[in-house]
Amino acid sequence: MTDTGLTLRERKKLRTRRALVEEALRLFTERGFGEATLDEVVAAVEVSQRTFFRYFSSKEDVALAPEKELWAAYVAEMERLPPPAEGSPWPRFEEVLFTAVAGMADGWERRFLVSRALCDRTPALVAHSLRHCAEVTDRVVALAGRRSRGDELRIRLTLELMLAAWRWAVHQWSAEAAASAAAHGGADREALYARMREAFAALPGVVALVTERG
Amino acid sequence: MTDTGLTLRERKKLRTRRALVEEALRLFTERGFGEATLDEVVAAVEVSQRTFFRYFSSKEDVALAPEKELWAAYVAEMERLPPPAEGSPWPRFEEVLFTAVAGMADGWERRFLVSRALCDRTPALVAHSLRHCAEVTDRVVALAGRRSRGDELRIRLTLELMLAAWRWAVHQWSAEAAASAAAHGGADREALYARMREAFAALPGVVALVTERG
DNA sequence: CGATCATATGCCGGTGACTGACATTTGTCG
DNA sequence: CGACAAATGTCAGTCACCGGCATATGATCG
Repeated sequence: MTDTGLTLRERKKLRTRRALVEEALRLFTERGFGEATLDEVVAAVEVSQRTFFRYFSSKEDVALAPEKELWAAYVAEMERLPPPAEGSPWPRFEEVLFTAVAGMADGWERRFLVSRALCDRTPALVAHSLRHCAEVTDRVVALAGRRSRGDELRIRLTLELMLAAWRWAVHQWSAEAAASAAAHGGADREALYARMREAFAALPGVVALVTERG
Repeated sequence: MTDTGLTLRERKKLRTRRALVEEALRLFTERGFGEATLDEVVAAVEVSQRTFFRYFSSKEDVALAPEKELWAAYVAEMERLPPPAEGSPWPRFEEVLFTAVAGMADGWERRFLVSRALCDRTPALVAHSLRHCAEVTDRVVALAGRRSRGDELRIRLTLELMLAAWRWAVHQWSAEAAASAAAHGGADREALYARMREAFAALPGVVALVTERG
């Protein structure tokens, strides 16, 4: 699981990148995203500002690193998915999401949770988070549309519906973790799964509200 | 329809605000959102930068003014909606959106279209647009949740589904307008309605993809 | 009509995110 | 070890944005 088979250079880069994320999350959480300055972050990691911007495209970018990691895994999973049987409904977006979460490295849930907490009190982060999610959506729709031609709209709507459920699940999970933070560590991947199942279970119920039109 | 009944001060303020939006949209479109500078905008309107920031909270804010206008109308419409009959499904989010669009001032569709075109080639604007949409979602869910207690998740999912359809409709409309821009003016509210109907008609079809689970 | 007051605006200086150009260090590999 | 490439640092500059304070300009009332 560790960085075996990597050249020294690559190991160093990985270390720097991780240190930047770690320190950024710590400082942003301690002093607030808007208050903490980038200079403080790079000073803590002993790296120049210029270097920071070679790793991350913006201050927001580093704060959302855990989230981007997840979506990268999600898209990767999507891309190497075998074509589904003809006529069967297109990929279960939700299942792929479970897979992606399950595949994340150890300790990811902690960083992700911190990032989410930050997001909840920082409008600028919400904006960037949603945009990235939208970009992922576009890519996945393009992928899916390649198979089921002419169905892009339905596919997009289905995916966005699932993503809305995902966001709700994460939000609940985050709130729950914050509440029980005093008790134990708080970040629990199983708890996230539970929330996801709960949210996805509500999807068919949406049908009722959509179709019941008097 | 004009600004009758307004004090001179208020009329002046309205003029300045409109001029700022108009000039901003023009300059951003001409030279690009990232390239055009705020100084150019305020110079064109002959206003100080400080004044600009008393009207708009950011560079992005002014570029998305038409969209914010619409969502403000949407929320306002929602707030003064009579409580629906007991047991009936909660508000038709889509119908309220039609109403809101219909209620916009003359020439709004032109500004909105320009703003959308800008959005399509400016990631920073996408981010802000999505965030604002999310904030509106939160407010509406809070409103709706007040009546149908315990159903917040289903309401939220339904609303977000509708919003996804709305975004698709707008995107199609924008593309269509861009294509036919050479021919005539391009901005046509009826065409937008058509796209909205088309998108909303696809909503029940999403059900199929969600419930068909093998 | 003019005095007075509230509000809108302008000016100034500062901060902090981000960038391009160029010099310097540091792994890599023959 | 020596040459090459990749990573990092330095520096100066741009631009969005904000607080504080002075100024101007409608509103209001005697």
